[in-house]
Amino acid sequence: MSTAAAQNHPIEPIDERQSARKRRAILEAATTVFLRQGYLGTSMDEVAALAAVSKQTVYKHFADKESLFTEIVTGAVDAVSDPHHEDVLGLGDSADVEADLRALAERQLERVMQPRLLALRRLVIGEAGRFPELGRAYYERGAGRTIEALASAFEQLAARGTLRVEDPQLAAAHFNWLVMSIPLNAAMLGGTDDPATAAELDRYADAGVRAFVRAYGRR
Amino acid sequence: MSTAAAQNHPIEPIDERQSARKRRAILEAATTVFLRQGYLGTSMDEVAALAAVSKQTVYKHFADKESLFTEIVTGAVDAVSDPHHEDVLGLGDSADVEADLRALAERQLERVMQPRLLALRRLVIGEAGRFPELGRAYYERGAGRTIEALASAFEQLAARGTLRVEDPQLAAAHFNWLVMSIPLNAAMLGGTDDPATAAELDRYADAGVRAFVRAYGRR
Amino acid sequence: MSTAAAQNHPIEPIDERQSARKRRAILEAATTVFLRQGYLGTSMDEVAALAAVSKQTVYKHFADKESLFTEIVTGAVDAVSDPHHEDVLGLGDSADVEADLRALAERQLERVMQPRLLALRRLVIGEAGRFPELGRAYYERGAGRTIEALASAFEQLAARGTLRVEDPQLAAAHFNWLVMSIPLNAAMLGGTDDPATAAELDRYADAGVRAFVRAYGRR
Amino acid sequence: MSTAAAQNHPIEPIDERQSARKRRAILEAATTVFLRQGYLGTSMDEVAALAAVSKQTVYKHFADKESLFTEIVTGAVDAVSDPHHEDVLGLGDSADVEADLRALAERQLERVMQPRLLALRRLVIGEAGRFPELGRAYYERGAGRTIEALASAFEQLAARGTLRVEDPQLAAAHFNWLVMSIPLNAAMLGGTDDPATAAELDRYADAGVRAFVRAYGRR
DNA sequence: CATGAATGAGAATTCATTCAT
DNA sequence: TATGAATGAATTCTCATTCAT
Repeated sequence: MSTAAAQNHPIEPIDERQSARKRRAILEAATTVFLRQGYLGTSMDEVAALAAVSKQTVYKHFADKESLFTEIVTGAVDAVSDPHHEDVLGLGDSADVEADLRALAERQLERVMQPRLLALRRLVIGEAGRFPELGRAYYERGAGRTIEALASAFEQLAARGTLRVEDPQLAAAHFNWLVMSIPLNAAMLGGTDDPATAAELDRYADAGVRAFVRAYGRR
Repeated sequence: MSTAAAQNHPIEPIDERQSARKRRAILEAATTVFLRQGYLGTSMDEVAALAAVSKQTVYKHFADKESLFTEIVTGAVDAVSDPHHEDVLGLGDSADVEADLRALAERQLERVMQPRLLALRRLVIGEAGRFPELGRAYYERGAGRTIEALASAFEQLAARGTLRVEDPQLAAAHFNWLVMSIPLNAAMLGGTDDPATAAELDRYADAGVRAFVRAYGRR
Repeated sequence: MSTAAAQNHPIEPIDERQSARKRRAILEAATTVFLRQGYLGTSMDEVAALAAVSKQTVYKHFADKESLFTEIVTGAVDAVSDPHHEDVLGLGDSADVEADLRALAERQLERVMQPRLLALRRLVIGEAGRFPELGRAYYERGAGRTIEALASAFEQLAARGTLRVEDPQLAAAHFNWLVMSIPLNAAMLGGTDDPATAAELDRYADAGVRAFVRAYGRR
Repeated sequence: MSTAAAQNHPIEPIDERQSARKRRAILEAATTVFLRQGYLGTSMDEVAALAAVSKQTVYKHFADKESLFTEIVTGAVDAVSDPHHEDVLGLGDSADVEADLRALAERQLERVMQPRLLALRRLVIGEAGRFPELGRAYYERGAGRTIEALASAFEQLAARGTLRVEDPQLAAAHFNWLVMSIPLNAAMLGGTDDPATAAELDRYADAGVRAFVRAYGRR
């Protein structure tokens, strides 16, 4: 377990590597436990045990349970939000807008419907009363940012006449939820079992895009 | 055990009324506390205190915390689900379908966005890991049943040429979420404060209906 | 349940019969529960429920749990002890002493090894710390009295030259335990399962008597 | 988890000694309390207090009350059973068998009649319903093993003509209980007070041996 | 007189956090 | 710096006994 420490790199400060490693182990363990059992259902003992670290070490790295929790959750939110945001920004202006939207929607659903991310969403929703800022952060960095980016993309497409959009924010939100609502809401309430298959997700994405294009496409 | 008492007073045993009153008080108190603090965050002591009842009495009426919780939640789900289902079934065949849908959507949003119901939804989502059946029940009696009813209404409207619908289930789901997703998802993650105003809700309803009609209306 | 009360015998005081019936029901229920679960493991609620009587009624008849317990146990001890004592006293002076002793031993074992009596013995032993008088009473009315009676019988047999006994008390005790010890001690420690069969018990009785006769018989 | 600590101090980690000390203190305290008050009558608070240890520490060492109890009891059984078993095995073949048996019986009674062991026996009997395996273990490692060993000794003595034994198991059991039954059964039921004196015990042992020799000796 | 409720305490077990080593 | 122990309170649930209806 600590044999690496015995390798004695003469220059590198070993303890910092050690410490960082432990920190990562704690974060990973805590994520697992929090996602599975919720905030109150998680004990610091469990986290320490799963991280193979003493409880004191946990407290050395994180002031208290609350700090650990918020750090975990905000970190997870960012890790998930950023790549998707990239995708949305990449919404280019190819000839076939519907195909682009379809590709975007499929990637989005695939990402959002990962079990771990679903669990995170459930966690944040469940703790919205205790940690309101977390919920807001989740919304803003997730759906909020996505819709923002979509809106500006749609605005340009409207300017070029490719879409017929009066209120780009609204259109973007409609797009977002036409694509995601069906499987996402089912997953929120459906326990952990029988997640939707990739094929099903693609069908939801395509159907959402088709409806969006009928509603907001030219003519 | 209490039959002897009933034989003496053939009319009505007083204690049963008392008992029923206490039971209701417990349920009400428990609902309040569970919705505010979640399952683990709620203590039976708190429930008993708020119900102005001894802990023993709580345990006489409900075997344990879990039973109390599930009874609370399923009861609340039903109380909320039924009236809305009535509304959907009343989707008549007036001349102006869009106006009908708009009225339905407005009523639906108004109902679904009640703070207490939002809290219930957050609670059920948050405890979906611990109580998967509750999540399923919530979905089936809520969105599931609504969409089902909408689908059969849309099917008839399509047959009459009022709507252009290939897959009624899908169209129903799209309608449902076009109307509800924006405020509902914001509320799920947004903490308890600044609920949407009635006017905002109407606007979301109307906008959702408009988009739906553009996507699924004739021509 | 209380239909008997409605029969209205004009003379008899109905309530006394009722009351006595309930008292018996309580005693019976309490016996069952105490034997199965021990003193601390028994709750007055359970007793009342099994007796189909309210808890208040239990307390009307028995001052407290302790009184109920001691009454139960001393009653059970007596119920069991008396008939056996009769048997021992009946130890006549037939020609074949060994046959008489064998018959006595078989009857004794059969009686003592009843599951309910074994449970009582375990109960009394287990609670000997909490209720020392119960243990003493059990011993005196059980083994003590039996040995006493046997001793005086043996004394007479010795006087007549049928047995060779210096210390009748000691011989009586040896007889008693030669017959009972093997199955009784096994039963005390052996849980509730696989009680000895009647045939096995007879064999133990006979073997005990044979050894006794070899040790204390003439010559 | 504590391997890292062990790498620093190659000799001996101090905490393990500490931990072992505390563990022993807990076991000792628990033994005392369990023997005095029984399983249900013992509270973990009491155990922790008597061990001068926090409740947490008790629970770190023993998963729950049941584990602690069974560990206590099986440990005590073994501690007591083993030395006596040695004695029985040492039953040599000196010239004077009766003297050997007498010595054995005296030692056996002295051991078995220790107050602490009597309390243990009462405890195990009283909890035979709740912990049947404990009762079985007690019997097998105690009387069962003793009788087994005696039987094989008696078999050899019979082969040499020193004893007249048809069924060695039976003879061994008769020996065992002729020696022990009188004081042991009295002690089981007699509360904790007035234990038999050493002299009395010797008399019971001698008398039992004498009866046994008359019953099973040559001629 | 009997039923349901209340009382008030105590059980086992767990937890977040802090000392001491 | 990191480990085991301690702390001190909280949680669920149960109990013997007593009121109030």
